[in-house]
Amino acid sequence: MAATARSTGRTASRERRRRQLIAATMKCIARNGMSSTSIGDVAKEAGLSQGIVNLHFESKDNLLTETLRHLADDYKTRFNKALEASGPDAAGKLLAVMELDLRPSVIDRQKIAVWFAFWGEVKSRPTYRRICNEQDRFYDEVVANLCAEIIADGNYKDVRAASVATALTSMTNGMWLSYLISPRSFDRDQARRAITDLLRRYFPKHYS
Amino acid sequence: MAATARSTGRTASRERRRRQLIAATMKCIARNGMSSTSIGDVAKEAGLSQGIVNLHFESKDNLLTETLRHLADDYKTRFNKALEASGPDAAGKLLAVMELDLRPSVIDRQKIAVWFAFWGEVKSRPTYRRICNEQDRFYDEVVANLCAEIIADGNYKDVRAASVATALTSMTNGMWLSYLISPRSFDRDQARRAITDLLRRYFPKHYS
Amino acid sequence: MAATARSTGRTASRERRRRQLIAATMKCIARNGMSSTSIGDVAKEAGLSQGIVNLHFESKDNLLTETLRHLADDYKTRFNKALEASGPDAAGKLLAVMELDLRPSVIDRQKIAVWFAFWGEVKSRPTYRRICNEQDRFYDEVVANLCAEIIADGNYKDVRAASVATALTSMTNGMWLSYLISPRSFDRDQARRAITDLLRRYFPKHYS
Amino acid sequence: MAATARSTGRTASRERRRRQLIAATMKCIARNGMSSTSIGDVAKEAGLSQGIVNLHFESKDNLLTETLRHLADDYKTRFNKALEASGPDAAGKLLAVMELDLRPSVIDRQKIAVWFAFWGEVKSRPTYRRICNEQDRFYDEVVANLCAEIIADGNYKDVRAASVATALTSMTNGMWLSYLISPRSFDRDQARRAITDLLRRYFPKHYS
DNA sequence: AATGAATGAGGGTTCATTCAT
DNA sequence: CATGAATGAACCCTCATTCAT
Repeated sequence: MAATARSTGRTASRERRRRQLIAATMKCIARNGMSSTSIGDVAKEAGLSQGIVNLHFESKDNLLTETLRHLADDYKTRFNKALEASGPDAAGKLLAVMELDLRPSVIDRQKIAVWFAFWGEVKSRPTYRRICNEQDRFYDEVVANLCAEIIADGNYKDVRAASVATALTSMTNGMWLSYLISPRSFDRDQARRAITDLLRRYFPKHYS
Repeated sequence: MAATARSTGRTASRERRRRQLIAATMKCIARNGMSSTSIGDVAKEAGLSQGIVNLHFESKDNLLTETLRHLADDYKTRFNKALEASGPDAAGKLLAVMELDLRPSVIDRQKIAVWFAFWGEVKSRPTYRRICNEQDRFYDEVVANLCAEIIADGNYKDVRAASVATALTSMTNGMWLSYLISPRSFDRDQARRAITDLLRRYFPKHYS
Repeated sequence: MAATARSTGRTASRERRRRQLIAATMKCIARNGMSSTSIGDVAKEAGLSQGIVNLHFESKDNLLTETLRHLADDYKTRFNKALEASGPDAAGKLLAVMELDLRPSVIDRQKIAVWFAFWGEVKSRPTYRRICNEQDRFYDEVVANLCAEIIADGNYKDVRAASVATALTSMTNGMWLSYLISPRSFDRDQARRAITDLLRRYFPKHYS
Repeated sequence: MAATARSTGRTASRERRRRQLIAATMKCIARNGMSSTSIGDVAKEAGLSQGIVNLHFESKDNLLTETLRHLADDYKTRFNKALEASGPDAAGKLLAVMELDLRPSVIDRQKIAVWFAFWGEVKSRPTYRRICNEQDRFYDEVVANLCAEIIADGNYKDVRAASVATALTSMTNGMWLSYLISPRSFDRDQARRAITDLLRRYFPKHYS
């Protein structure tokens, strides 16, 4: 049994530890906030010893950066999966992408808190900004392209792709903030309706 | 007059120092991030001595809370002014309110950074959450009421007030994030167009 | 009225303030302990402003030294009064002196606490030591002389004056400690009996 | 042997460090007084770094409490040893116990200073009071019981156990104060004589 | 790979002292 | 004489990092 657990060898073990520590980091940030999260807390949360973080990440800075990267990668993975899972038509894809941001696995109290914790430091941390930027650009581009495609397909002459795309991409982030600030009164269904209503209004032929 | 303005009268002086320290706090948070902002930095930024913050705010916690409150009050003041300045009709008011969030004095790099810095701690700080919550509720309600009024006035039978309001209030926060993450590529005009396009689409009779 | 209050003029006023501050100091030390007594506390206790102590005593050190001196003077005054009030015979004087240390005005919770607070610093503060020393010497000498006188008077051949005097002077300080540590269970009558029993045993002819 | 003594075994090491720090604390308190003893001083005295105290005691308060407890335990240990080492008869035991308080290892300049330093804070620190109280109660009870036993054994009809016990227990503390205040002029032999004279006077059959 | 004792810099806070009013 | 805002050193404590085991 022990042999099986370890069978993946050194490298895998290392990677597993890193993931474990990143998970602990997210828990701590969500629970105590970024400025109250110490390396010691993270280690305790992971059930390991003081020195472990520096052993695996060399520095706290590094751990945080890797945590953000993990968060972004995780999102991107789900994003691509949602795209693939939704058939070939642009309208379906766009809806899938928008709904992703309201899925419980994404608009999860802990994850949202961590996102905002990092955004809170973006201005003073170029590294964080770069990571966030990259993700945003990708996200915006996909949405803008899908909108353009739908417009072309539906021949919506009076719809500006940029406007719809901006509205859509902005909205979900704003919804995350609502959820962060008042999780009780946040209404996921109304949020979904706001999105679909908007899509219907701009692209009536595609979203009956 | 000048004498009055400069008057070092006891109470006036106190309030002025507090404001001065809050301004310094915002600068520091915007420049270095919340978790790297020390009381010493704030004092230095204000050109005063170490002990000054505890003298006027009793604790760092207090200073931060007051800073957030100041930020919220400042916003609310501008908000009310925008409402008053925009004539009696709901359509004009709604537009004014939406455009407020894109005015340079509001979507200012420093202020936005500070907003996000506080939002980053909202999950773990009930006091912050309460302040943000209060402001959000007020904002949402005003927008929702204006939408309802416009709908009634224009007899827009197929428009759900809640959906438009949600879309509008969410959008601006999302735009702030875009601006925070990539201030260079943020396009204020496009943002404004996204908003007006949306208003036009939902309420064509009111926004020609 | 105000004129009357001030009628004693500058010097008297100054002395009154000093006494007021010393009284406040004793209260603070008794309540919070020497190491938690700040100049600010003292000023607040006296209902005056921050700077007042340095104005009247120049430094905290000075205030404390003066407080100790006041305590010692106060004791010495009572001591001399007790001596004078008790008739001409040595036996009466000795009893009076011993009973003084158990009088409520002397073995008072606050005063005792302050005595011990200063004794706690005696080792590291030569000034305090000198003041305490002086008082002790005086006290010991008077008691020793009275004992010698009684011995001569009663022709107690087998009583060493030094031994009785040492026993007597040591006892009362020890009793103060008992009182300090467990004021509830301290029994003033038993303490008095211990003293009178001892006097009777050494000097049976004088203390029937 | 040497290896065992030096053994850096985890748990042993921890206890040793604590003892080392407590010893340093006593030195500092004796040298500089309680109110001038900082955590930094203690660490320096121990030849270790700033953070060491909080690492091993969590807080300064804790360190001080543990120091007092150590002092009390140390005394109690010597007390019990003195009792055991002095044969079965009450008279011998009582003498042993009284003389303990004058032994150089007990009436040591440093220890006495530390005792008084803590007594100086007793009024404002319930925890200190409890520890001192406990020790005092134990001490008083033992002395009172021994006196009662001797009285019964010697049939001393006119001796009140409570009076002798009170006199004896009070005396030694008062002697400690004399020693603290004027170590030069303190005469250990005279102190011993005062005690034995008193014992002889009350219990002539037992202390020839 | 993992531990946890130890370090020492830096944090928030307290406070004796100064000084303009 | 009296105030109280302001200072800045020193305090206790936290924590990222190092390192012997």
